[in-house]
Amino acid sequence: MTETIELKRVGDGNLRAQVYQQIRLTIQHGELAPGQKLVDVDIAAQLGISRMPVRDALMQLVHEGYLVGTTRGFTLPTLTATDVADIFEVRRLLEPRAAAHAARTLDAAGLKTLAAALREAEAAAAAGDADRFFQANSAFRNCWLGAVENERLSQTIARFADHVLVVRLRTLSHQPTQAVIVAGMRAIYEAFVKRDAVAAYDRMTRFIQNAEERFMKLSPPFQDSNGEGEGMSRQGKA
Amino acid sequence: MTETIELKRVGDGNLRAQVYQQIRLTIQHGELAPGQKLVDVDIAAQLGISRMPVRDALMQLVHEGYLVGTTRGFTLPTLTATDVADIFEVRRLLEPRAAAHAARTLDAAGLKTLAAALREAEAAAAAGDADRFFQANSAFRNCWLGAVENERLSQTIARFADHVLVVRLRTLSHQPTQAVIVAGMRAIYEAFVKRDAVAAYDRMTRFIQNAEERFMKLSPPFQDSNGEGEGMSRQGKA
DNA sequence: TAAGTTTATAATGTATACTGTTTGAGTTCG
DNA sequence: CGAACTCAAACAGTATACATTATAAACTTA
Repeated sequence: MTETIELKRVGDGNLRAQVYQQIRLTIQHGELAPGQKLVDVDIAAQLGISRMPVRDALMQLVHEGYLVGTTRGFTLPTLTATDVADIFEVRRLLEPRAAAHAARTLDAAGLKTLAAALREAEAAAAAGDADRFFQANSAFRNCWLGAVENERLSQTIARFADHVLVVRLRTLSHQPTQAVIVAGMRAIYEAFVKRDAVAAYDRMTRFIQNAEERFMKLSPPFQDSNGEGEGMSRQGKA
Repeated sequence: MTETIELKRVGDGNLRAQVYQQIRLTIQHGELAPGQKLVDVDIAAQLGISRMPVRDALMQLVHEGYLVGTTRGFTLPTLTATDVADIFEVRRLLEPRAAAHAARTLDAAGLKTLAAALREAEAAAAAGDADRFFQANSAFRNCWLGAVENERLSQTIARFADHVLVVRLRTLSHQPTQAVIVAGMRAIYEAFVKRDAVAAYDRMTRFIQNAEERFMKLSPPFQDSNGEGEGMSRQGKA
């Protein structure tokens, strides 16, 4: 058991930051089984370092909502329908405004990156490649979010988006949903190209609404046909 | 030399949580000099525990934006004008909606608490007691925020509000500002009493705008690039 | 005297060891 | 056959010791 997730140190600064980055990327890429537990001593042994930096990184991820810390190892949170609704409410409040910012501040290079991500998403949707679609989606979002000059705004958005992203990989394999999302991305992209902040605001609003609607309709944990018997355990909040 | 801040352990759970709570309260109460540095080993010695729980608490506070961690001790962040503007932008997006929520969900006990905090704020303003005014303000905010059923929303708001609160103690000694704030609190309170979500939304919007305006106008460190230069700042009273 | 360089120190970063608590399996008793 | 108790393993919490690094002070030199 315990197929150890592959982790390698990325050259940034101190060990804690490296480990944090690695684990977060692992989570964002969906390379972590829902019930899998992350144990500091195991990860430390795999990386050839001590427990402490790993423990620090795990606790930071807990504070940011990426993980939950139980008495028996760290693991992914299982979001309830209420959790997802709460997250989407915050996103609805923040992302349209941020998109309006990006419409003003995106430069040519950013627009080019967005165009590439959009094409990639379309190609992935056409090919039915959910994982590739997922990646293109993240690239698109990270790009325009990076152009937002209010760092606290963009970081808050990124965090909340990541939280639902954890569970989202499964819903993104639904092809009609992919079509809806691609259409929304294109609409937003065109608003960016025109530097139309109002259009960006409105289209992002619609985009989030659509995303939430699709999400709630398709998410397996909430109307589960899969006999995993997971239940709706409310885990650590705070 | 550096007068050590008084810290005592509060009986919650593990040591890290206790220390975290204590330091956060110390920050929120403004009992921390702007340049004062928090050193884990000192606090640990004062509490009679080891470095690690203190270090964990300090790092958590850094992750949440309450502190900044340098290589030479943890200290309060010095917010630039841009920082403050960014924080207020996020608050403008979140708090009106949260107030609308609270207008629906506040119960009689909550309204009573709000009324008491409001009276306290008025009394403090009349007496010119900035510290008491500050406390009443926090009590008011914590009360209605506690009624918001979206935990992530309320926690995000609380965090960002705390960030500017750190610097705000100075501006709150300005009596005309106190009058403006009290008027805003009363307007919001009345919307809560009437359970009028729309009015709560609108009045909270105005309240935040006023708060930001006053904040930027009065804060000494920020008079850099933004040449305001209008004659409405009645600074002569005090 | 002022600027640049060195050194000392104070603080965090990291490692290892120990403790306490929870969990789950195995066993015994009803 | 099932429920409760015991015990051992596993993992987070805490403590102490060592390493590293950046800052500030001291010192040298032009």
